[in-house]
Amino acid sequence: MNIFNDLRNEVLLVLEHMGVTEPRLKGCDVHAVTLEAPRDPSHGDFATNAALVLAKQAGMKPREIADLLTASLQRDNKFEMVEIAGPGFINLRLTPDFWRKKLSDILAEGAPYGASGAGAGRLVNIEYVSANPTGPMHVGHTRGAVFGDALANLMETAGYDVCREYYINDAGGQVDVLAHSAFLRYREALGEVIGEIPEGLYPGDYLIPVGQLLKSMHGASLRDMPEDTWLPIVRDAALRAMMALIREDLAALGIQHDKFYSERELHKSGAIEQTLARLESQGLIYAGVLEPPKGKLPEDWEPRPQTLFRASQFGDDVDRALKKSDGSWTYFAPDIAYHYGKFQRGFTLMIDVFGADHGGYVKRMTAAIAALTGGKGEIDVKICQLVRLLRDGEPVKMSKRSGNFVTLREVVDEVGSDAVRFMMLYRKNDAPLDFDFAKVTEQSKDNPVFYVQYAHARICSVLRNAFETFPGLDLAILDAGQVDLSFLADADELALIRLLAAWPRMVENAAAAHEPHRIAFYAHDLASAFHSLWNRGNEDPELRFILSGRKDVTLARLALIRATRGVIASALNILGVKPVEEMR
RNA sequence: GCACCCGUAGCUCAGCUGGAUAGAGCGCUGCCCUCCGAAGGCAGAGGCCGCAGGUUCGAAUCCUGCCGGGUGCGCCA
Repeated sequence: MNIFNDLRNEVLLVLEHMGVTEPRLKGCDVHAVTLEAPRDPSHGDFATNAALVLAKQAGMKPREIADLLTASLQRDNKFEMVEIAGPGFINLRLTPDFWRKKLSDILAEGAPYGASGAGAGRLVNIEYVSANPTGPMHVGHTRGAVFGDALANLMETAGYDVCREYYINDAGGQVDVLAHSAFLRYREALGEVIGEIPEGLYPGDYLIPVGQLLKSMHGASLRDMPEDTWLPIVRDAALRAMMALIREDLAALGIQHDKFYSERELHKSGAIEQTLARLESQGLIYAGVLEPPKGKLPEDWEPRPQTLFRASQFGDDVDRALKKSDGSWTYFAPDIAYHYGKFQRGFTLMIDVFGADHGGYVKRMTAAIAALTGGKGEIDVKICQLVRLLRDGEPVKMSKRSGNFVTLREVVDEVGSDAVRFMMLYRKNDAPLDFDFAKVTEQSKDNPVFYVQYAHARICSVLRNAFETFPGLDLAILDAGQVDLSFLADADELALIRLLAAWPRMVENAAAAHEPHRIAFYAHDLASAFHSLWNRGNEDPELRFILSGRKDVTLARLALIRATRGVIASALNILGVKPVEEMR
């Protein structure tokens, strides 16, 4: 129930009827006809550009169409006002009764209100986090993790069939480094003095338990094996331990993936060869030599023949290497196979959530998907820009050396999952973000997390108080439509209903745009509208939600704020933030 | 040198995929609690939407070219 769609359809229907008597309007393309809420409320609740858009193709003046359309719409008694404005907009205002009915519908629908079938069950694969399994997650991973998770929630709410996926990079060189690092810890566990961890290995303490585990499982037996025997054993043990660590970190943020996809398994499956054979058959693979990169030339650069993919035929800047000069795969080749595999699993829409350093990846993967699926597969790579950590306004220094980075866990433990999640989502993904430890825990309106939570808690507080004023009050009658809503007559009360009525469209649009931050801003707007209404009760006691002498009026107002609470809760749930009933 | 992202109030940022007179928070000025949570609210001041062209009924939004900032740029993932 998206009110914008509903009303737009009504306008289109009226236009169709008009076509019967006005041949010039018959068969016009109406896709550009929109129905939106004007910025200025004095222009009404909605405005349509129909007359402006159709004027040219119908060969009529906008005004002419607007007159006809207005005359027809005026016959519908749910419109309180239909008028032509500006260059040919038609402004519509619905009656207060219509809005009260809307509120009643919202309450009747309950918690699912805002959920939508717009996604039509389309299979969507959202790949996010995919941090290298070489250690605990650091703060740099946090934004992408939260973004991907909220986007998944959002798209599920909008009716998509979402798979939350994690690609485990367990086949690259870094997992061998991990294995060697763990092996060192194993020798340490056996009693050797290992001293300083050599440069190039992972120095973090988190590998110490892995060394101990290896000792308890294998005793000293690994030590005397040749490397190519112990390495797979140590590697697999370390990988399992690292993935367990990562899952714990994600759990602290309330994140759980549906599928963990192993790159190593992909290699074993033969999918890479199959996928590349497919490209080969399309004539998109050749042996060639790439131009040296412009700008800073790598020290050891020399031209070498490689197996290349004709990415430039599909919008990329240059062709991309699939094999290294030694004949092994580049990271790109298995990635292509992995994504093509997603398509074969039925995901016609694939969303990858990556960090800022993967910007160069977008074009080549888009090109590969276009080539392999003939345009049937759609990929959207969401790049999350950097997060700058601030403490008391000063940037937090992070050194890459000696594992001295801020971990995801440290941040979550300090400020809580809710604050982390909300702040990470209160910004477009493609804009850099400042994260100030002091601000996100502050209890004031400067802190949007608090502000929205506070609105929810305040409403809960009013509902609790209502029970004291009217003992035995049964809130179920609010949802059952047994309350006379005609007591809601104040302009701000009706404005709040309109904002609530916009929620389903908000969900649909944000989902279609893959932009969860819109939900965070909407929640903030809604909280603001509520706080404002609350405070009017300070100036005029007649506008308070609870009027001890007027149970009928009170019930109507409780209905309004109860619906508001429900929508705030829904928005917070999409963001993965817990709506709290009390602030302490 | 090339690609991608960003440029909107003094600061931090929204702007519903092209709509009407440009929006919020912070900061500044002045107000509102014997009263449901003032942990909040109201009002005011503050803008060539980086610059210049173009597309059209209409541009902060789309296109082109500049300027400024960020990120990345052979076989690392």
